[in-house]
Amino acid sequence: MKKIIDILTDKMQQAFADAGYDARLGVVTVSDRPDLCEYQCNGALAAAKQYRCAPIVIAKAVLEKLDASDFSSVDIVMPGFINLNLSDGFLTAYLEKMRTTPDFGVKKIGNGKTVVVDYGGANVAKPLHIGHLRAAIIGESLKRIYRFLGYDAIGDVHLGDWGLQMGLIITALKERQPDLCYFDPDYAGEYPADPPFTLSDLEEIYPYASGKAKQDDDFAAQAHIATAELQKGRRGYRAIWEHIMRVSVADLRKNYNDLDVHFEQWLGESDADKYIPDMVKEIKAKGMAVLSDGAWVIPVAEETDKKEIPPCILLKSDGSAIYATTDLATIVQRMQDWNPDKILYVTDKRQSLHFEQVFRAARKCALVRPDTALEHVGFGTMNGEDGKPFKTREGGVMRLAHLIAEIKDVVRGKVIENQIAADKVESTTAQIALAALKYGDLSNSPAKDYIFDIDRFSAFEGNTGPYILYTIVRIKSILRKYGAYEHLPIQNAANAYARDLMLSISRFSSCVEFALTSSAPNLICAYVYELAGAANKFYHETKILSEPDTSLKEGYIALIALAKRVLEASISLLGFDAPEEM
RNA sequence: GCGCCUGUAGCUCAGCUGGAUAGAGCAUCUGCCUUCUAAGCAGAGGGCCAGGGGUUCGAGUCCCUUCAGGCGCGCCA
Repeated sequence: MKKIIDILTDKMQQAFADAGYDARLGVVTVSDRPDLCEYQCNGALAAAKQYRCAPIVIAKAVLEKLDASDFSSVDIVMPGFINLNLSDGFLTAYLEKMRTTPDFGVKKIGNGKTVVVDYGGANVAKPLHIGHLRAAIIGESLKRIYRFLGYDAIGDVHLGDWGLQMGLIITALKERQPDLCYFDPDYAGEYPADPPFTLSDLEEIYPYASGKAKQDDDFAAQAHIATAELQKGRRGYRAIWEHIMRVSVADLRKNYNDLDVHFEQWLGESDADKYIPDMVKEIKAKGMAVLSDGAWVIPVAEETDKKEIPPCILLKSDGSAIYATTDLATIVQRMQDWNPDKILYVTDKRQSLHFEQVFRAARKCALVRPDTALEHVGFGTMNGEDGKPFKTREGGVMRLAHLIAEIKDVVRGKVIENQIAADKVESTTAQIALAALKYGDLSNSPAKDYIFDIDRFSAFEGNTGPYILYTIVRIKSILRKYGAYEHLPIQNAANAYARDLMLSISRFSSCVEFALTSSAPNLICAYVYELAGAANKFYHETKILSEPDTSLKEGYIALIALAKRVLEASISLLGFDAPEEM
């Protein structure tokens, strides 16, 4: 199903061509003056210079050729704007087709292509904290958008389970419990099935080890050695590593689940390990790597660079892997297993240079097909009210679980106040809190740092997730009272509010497509807010259930039912959903 | 030092390939619940789009420059 904007652009471009002008000038856009018209074309203005002719003359010539059958009015306004309003018949038929076509007839531009979305990045042995929040929320949304538009989207959590952090934990553990059999190089027996630590032990050990390594060079050196030995397959370390994974991953799964974030693949840096030797051999054989200060590196600088791009380190001087190595090997694994057309990395934007290096190296060494797209969606930092990186009131790192609990506490009071059935209070509270959190994050441009103000996220007036949910809940309430409505067709707009709502609904597909090509879920937030606003205005100005004219009433119901479905589809792309009551 | 990002209302942010009067929310002030959920709706005030040049019929948007802030620059991730 074509987008309205494309239908109009096609007509207008035909008219430009028929009038003897460049067809590309006939681009139609949503009007930025809704008081004047619904859609506009500024092509005549752009054409003026090219054809040395007053824009108004061009506009008039184009208008003569325009197939105006789907418009209620086409006006030319000085100096040469072409203002368009849709006919009732066209708009109504378009919405009726949306209503009766699966997924509202959006064009499946993915066409079965495969995209890998890498958006977890959680480190094992560390609790999820708010630093992981943006990757999870933005990545999940992007994945859903890709999938909705016809891509085979594979989400991979890509756990941080293989780097120096593991060596740090092993070293700290050895310091505390040196007698454990895991540290005895001569030990040949079975290792115990139960881990020598609990989850909370782990969560305490990592910050300790990380801090100690910064002050204690000897400790840091031991950690590096332990990392290298783990990667070489030392039995005891491998056994500890497996304990860490089991304890930690179970907890991570639960946390992501609470966020309604779901990965198709639970792979990590460690899974790329087995691809490293062959990959390194191949890259060396191709002559793409050179020795530099004892390390093997892949030069990736290009002539056109404005600054010097340092080479991509393939192997450290001690022979062990570094994050670029595992990232490259992960590309090998993904190409081998899924042959994706695109790989999307959702990480902190501070890693952009790293990904630039890795992408260049991957291309240079032909680890990907020439037409495989590699994209880094870098997001900004979440700062506290003071504009500095977010901390708890005590100054520590805020755990995700605590954050969610705080928001829930505020929501719960409001839910109880609205006399929601007792057995629904917790689930409703969770849904609303998640909507508040995700919408609050996603409504910002991904690349920008933003202020994370817990009080603002817990208040629900205005442009917030709960506002969107509230809109849906009110519509649901009416539909429940009305009864069966699924068969009712869309009717011509009965008033200006209905028309605005119809126009908003009709823009759904172009908005989703735009969000995908821009890798920007905030565009969906902007759309859903506009749509919810139109729905609330219509709701406020129109008495729906008490409307005496049956036919009119059926039209109202059909319209709000479609609005509800589009709202639900939109928030599903953002990664949350609406309760029945709130 | 070099490079990247950011600078829009008191605060937090939009602004889609340059277009007609720069938009929301919060906060402040004013109306609207005997009627479908007031977590809502309607309205008011609030702006030299960081400063300065340029390109263009036309610039928040493109180019240059200055200032301010953030971040990054080979063996951490």
